[in-house]
Amino acid sequence: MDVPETRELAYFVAVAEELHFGRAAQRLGMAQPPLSRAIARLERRMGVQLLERTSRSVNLTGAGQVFLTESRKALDAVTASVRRAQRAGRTDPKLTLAMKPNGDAGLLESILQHYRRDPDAVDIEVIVCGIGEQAPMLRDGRADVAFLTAPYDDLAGFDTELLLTQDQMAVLPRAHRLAGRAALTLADLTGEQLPRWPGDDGGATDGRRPEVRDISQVMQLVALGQLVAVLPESVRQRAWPDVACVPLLDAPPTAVVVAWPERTTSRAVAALIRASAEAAEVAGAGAVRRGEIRYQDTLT
Amino acid sequence: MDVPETRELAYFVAVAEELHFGRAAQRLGMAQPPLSRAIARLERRMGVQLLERTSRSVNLTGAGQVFLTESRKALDAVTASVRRAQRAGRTDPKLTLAMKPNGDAGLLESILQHYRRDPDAVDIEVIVCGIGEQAPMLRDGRADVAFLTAPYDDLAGFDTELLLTQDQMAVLPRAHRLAGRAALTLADLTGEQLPRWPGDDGGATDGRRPEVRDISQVMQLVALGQLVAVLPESVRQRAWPDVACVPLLDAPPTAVVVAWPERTTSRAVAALIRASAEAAEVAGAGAVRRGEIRYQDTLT
DNA sequence: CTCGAACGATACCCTGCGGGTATGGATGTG
DNA sequence: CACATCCATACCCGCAGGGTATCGTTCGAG
Repeated sequence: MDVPETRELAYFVAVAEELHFGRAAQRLGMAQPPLSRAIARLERRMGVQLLERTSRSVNLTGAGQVFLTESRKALDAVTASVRRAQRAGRTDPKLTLAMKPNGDAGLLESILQHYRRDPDAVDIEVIVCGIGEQAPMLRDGRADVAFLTAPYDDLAGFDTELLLTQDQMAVLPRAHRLAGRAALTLADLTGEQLPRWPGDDGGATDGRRPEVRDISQVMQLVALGQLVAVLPESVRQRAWPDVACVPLLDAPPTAVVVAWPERTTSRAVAALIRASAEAAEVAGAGAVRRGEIRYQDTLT
Repeated sequence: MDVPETRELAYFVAVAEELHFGRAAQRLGMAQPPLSRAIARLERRMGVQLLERTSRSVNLTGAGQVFLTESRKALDAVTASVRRAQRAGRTDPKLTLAMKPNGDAGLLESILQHYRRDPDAVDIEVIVCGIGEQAPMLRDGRADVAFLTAPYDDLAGFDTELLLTQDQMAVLPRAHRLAGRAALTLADLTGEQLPRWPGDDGGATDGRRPEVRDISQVMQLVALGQLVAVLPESVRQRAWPDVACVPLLDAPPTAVVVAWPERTTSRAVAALIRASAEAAEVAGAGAVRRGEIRYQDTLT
């Protein structure tokens, strides 16, 4: 079939997310009837039913579900194409690097020093965004490079270079029954209240875990005894007075990686990767260790 | 800016590939003036100049070059979204597997046997395509899974599972000065005429290496003394009478991997990956060895 | 059981965008 | 210098895409 226009994809995504033609139309700034028609036409041309409609409700079919995720990917790719071209067209070439607070694990300064020595280096603009925001920024072209954290961030679609790994620890209220232990395992934490990070849908079964957006929120909630958290060792320095940090023996190590869109052929990006690897090499002799890590299992 | 429509991306790709508005318009089945206008409008909305035009020639700007590769990716993503949704909408669920001739390294039979035992298994349609065609088929959704060969195929954008690795050997005319050696290194082959495979642009400097599309073409050319090739060991069984196969000591091993679009969440695909891994495990005890391999360096 | 509200689909209209033809202007070539 | 080539501009038209009005169905309140 002839490919759908991006407008049609955006329409479908809106409807699929709202599961309501009226609200979706409102969100898109248009009236409901043309939206209904557009979706119907899209389905007819694709030859697949994407939505189950009754006059009371709208639901995604199986095909609609895959088309939703695929459409999001495609729309990201389209907006990214524009952003990256715009970036490349600028007269003052600049790299945009996305990271969350402390997302560089202290390596940024050293990386930039190495970077500036490279002949391919250009100016770097560092954007400090919210936790879990880096990957989307890289996906839709708002950033050229990002520091991501495996296994929390979704690395699909990116090439990455490992910077360092850190073991994780449990962060507990000082009064917690486990706070005095010398070490814990993940099994010890079953049944405890864990936080929900942005991008984490909360799964199906768990009854509304408290949502957190940064480390200090976690510390606050832990200090109040409402939460137990699993965090990288380096957070120990920012632990609050009334919380205890206990090593976790079997938690998978966290990795900080530098990531960039795959198949990138920019010299400026390449130079930054080199600089990152060098900086990590130097730092790697110290407390943190570098090594192999399995980032994630995509399939369910 | 508002996102470009897929039609506009397709227009740009056509012009960027032809570097000629007239021919591009012809290819698109339209007249030249509306095409010119569409591109101009696209540039104006993006706020970036993509093409350098004189009244005699058209050339890509830097931004145009990145927009070309990004647009191709985006268009692939759009068509893939449709294909995958159509696939998911079929009443008889079916997996499409793309491979080149012998691209399974003899494992397919065993993989399918393992697969059929899995409760998530569905019918599998095997498409045997040309060499280098598997990755594009996976990218634009014509296939759900593929057997790819690292480091020849571009694995960017896919998740993969290693099936097996093979050492490579040199394939020479029997009369060649090196044909009698017990072993060779890559250095011994410098200056020799090597074939150009599909997808290989031929680089910049080399003077028109002969283009080949399959193994028998290579064998023919080698037998005629016009070529020297580097191929996986398993091809030895299909060597022609007048060619010699000599082990290469320092050639990187080839890997056969099973690949699928990243972030896939289909149980049917997951089952096939499991089956592949099991089949490879069983076979791995034999002649071929499994191991670590560095697939490719993306950055230049 | 009835009535009204909610919601998607249909009918109908109109504007503007995407495409067509004709032609202009610039530039390299015999 | 005339001509061919090739992209841009001018102008026109049809229809796709969007708007308003309304219908048909379904669910829930009473």
